[in-house]
Amino acid sequence: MDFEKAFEPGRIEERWYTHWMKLGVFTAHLDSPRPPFSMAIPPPNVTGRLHMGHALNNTLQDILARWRRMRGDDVLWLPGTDHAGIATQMVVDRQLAKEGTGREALGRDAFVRRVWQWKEEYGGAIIDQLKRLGCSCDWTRERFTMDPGLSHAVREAFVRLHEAGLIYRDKFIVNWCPRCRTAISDLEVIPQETQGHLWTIRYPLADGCGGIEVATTRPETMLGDTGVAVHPEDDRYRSLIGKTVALPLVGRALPIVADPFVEREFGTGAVKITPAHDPNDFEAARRAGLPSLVVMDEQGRMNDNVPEAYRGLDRFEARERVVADLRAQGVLVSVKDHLHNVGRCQRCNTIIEPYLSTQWFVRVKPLAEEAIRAVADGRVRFTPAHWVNSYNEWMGKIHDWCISRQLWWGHQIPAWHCETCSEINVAREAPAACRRCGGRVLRQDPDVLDTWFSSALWPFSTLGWPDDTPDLRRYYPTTVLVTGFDILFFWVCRMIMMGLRFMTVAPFRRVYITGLVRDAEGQKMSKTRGNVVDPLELIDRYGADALRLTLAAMATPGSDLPLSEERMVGYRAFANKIWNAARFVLLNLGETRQVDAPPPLPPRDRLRVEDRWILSRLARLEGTVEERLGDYRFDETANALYQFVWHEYCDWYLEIAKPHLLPGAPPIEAARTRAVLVHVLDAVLRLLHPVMPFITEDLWQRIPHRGETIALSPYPERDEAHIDEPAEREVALLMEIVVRVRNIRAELNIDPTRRLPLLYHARDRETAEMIAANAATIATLARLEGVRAAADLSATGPAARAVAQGVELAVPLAGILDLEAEKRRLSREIEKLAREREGHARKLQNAEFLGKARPEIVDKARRIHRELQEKIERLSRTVESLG
RNA sequence: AGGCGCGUAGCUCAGGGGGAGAGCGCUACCUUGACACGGUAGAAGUCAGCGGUUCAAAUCCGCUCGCGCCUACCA
Repeated sequence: MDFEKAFEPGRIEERWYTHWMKLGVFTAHLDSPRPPFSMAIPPPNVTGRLHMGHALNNTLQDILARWRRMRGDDVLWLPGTDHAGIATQMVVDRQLAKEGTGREALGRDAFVRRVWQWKEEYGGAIIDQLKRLGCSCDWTRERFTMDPGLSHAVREAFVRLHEAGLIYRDKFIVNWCPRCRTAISDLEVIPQETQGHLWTIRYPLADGCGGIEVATTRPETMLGDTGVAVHPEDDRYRSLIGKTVALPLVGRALPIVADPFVEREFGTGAVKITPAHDPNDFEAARRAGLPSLVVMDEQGRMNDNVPEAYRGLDRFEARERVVADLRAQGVLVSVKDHLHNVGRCQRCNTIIEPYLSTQWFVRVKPLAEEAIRAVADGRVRFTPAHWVNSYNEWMGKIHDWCISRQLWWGHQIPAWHCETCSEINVAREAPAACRRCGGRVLRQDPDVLDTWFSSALWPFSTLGWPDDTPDLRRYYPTTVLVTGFDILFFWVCRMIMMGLRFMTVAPFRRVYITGLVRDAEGQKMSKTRGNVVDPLELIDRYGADALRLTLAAMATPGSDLPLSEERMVGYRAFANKIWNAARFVLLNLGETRQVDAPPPLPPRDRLRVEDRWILSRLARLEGTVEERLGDYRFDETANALYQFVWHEYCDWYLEIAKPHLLPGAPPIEAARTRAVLVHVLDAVLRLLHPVMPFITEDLWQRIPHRGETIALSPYPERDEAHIDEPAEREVALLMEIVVRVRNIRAELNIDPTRRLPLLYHARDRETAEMIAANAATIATLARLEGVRAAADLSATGPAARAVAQGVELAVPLAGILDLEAEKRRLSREIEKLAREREGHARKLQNAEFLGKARPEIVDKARRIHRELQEKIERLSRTVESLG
């Protein structure tokens, strides 16, 4: 068997992934008698490359999927990608630009074909990257949001919502990106604190008697003003309400209206009303019955509704011109620096223009109400639970969702405009004739739907909805959704609303919200900072298993994950540690390797205490993993496994086992030891498999057995029969004795190769016999020449002394003992113990503690105090005897 | 402006009413037949501050300070 000294992840990963695919390990079984466990992947953008966020949430999902699969559940982890409207369109736009052409030149149909072509060619990249991570998705059910089936679902959902009056088309103020030339939703606008200006302008009253001053951060919008508003109870302006001002530069007459939305303290307390370019003004204008005037085109240039001097100017050029002209006319009262939030496009960072246009909307209130109830009554649970607050807050004050986008790539809105009578025909398929006038010239609405509209349907559209398919019946609702908080509102909220609406049941029972992967300094990863870590590079350097373990170990609910290279190095070392532990065990299996079953575990009465100890510890680990994973505590699961493998199995059990495998050891002892070693190794590999699938498969394949893959082997469960408290106590004592002796060695600078004698004195015979029975083990671990009982340790002459759980220890060091060093060592030890003792002593002197604390707490305090006391006394006597 | 979260060893973080923990780093020693991606031993903390509840607070409750994040229509 080739068994390299160091684990080399690159050599095995692809091989085992292919193996799993060949066996169909990841495919769900519709006809399985086992309970289903299902998850829908948060579909990454087709344009995407795997980033740390993906790596994290897909690692966690894969841990759940593999774990439940090994436990025997029928697991469906459904993968796929999102068509990502704007993002994808932009990628192809850029490509065309490079070729010296553009979307417009190509025309819509050719452009859309071109995007599909791009998708076929490059769209699969992220899928391959998920495979490299080891994701055990059911690839036979891979979906894309623009698949025919999903597109069908989108149309169906749209039509049904429209029929129910929950989708409408209206002229409304929306967030407009002049660069993307489309409307976007509120969520796609990123507010950014910006140092700007506040301009105060004087609008003269039409009757010539004075004027009113208004303040604005966007002076160019004044060209679209249709009124001025003041607070109805503002004494400064009360008398002006109802009067008219003349709009500077334009001359238009504007009425002064009263509206309580005006903040009297801000600016001058009077607001210019630009209904077509400001959401508040839009609402205020509606209330006051003021008209709207759009003064920009879709690229953010001033249109024909403004005086000739400004037409065609970009909005920022127009701003300068307007300000200059106002100043020239003497109506610019003041300019002040002003810090405020400016909305920018999530995609291209362009400053968003509120813009009046005709769009499609979802009336979300009724959907949100049910969605809030579903979370309130526990039909959907959040982990961590505090996210419910954010969820409720957002859902509570949600406003209508603008779902139309002026793009070409996406689901075109299933509405057909009649050229004859302008009737809008919303239908599942293109109608032959207008339902109102029978006209035959129909033109489909050019807009497409917000990408998140189709994503909102993902948990059921992927399973065949609106058809009543077996997949849908079996796997909906999904068990859990694992995703980042950044798309809580974009996606999670909307899925809950749509799931409840169309399936009556929420799309998942639990939402696990991951933290954010940050860099080692805790900074958010971003291209501009240049601190983005590429998970694929980490896989290349450290292996997918190490990356997964790192992410799992750091995934404490509710906190972000500062990813440091050092940490990864540590977990790669862990992979190497298991590798070598397995190497040791398997190379020691010798001739038994020929067989297709591992050596059977000997009956209990043939096991030694260390065997019963490690089996007991293993059983506890199995219980912990079961419980912690069930609570989505990936971090504690990972830590428990790490701790057990490294610090119990390797540090102690393997070391205790070694002498039994030596050539001269009794064969029966060797057989017993091998059996336990392999048994625990096998269990540990299976326990670790969900977290570290590749290395565990590779090692498990080297253990003799009949299974085809560890991925389908049963997950180890806690076996009560293996819990053995006496064995745990005994080994704890052995361990402490060994550590005491090693400490003496290290502190007194004794040659590590030198074999020392050890004398001990135990109070009771049972303990003494136990130590005697394990003398060889102790001797090996502590490098002793012998371990002997002594009735009285005070007569041994110069010796280093220690106490382990009440057992007195002496290492005779005639001739080599540095008395002063020993005194220093003991004194330090005594000081430490005394400090501990004081705490307990104080408690035990407190009558209220004795009276009110739970009895077992008091007993424990007594016991600890007594032990500390004894130890201190013994060590003190030793110090005295040293003079 | 509201809401949420965080402040524990040099660093990054677990823990969460009853003897302060891990990983990395650090110090000393060790190439011992699985592993130097290793071993052994060790040093290191007013658990942000102040008050309260309790027999007992790092842990629960208030307030303060510091740091993040999210939401919001102050032009």
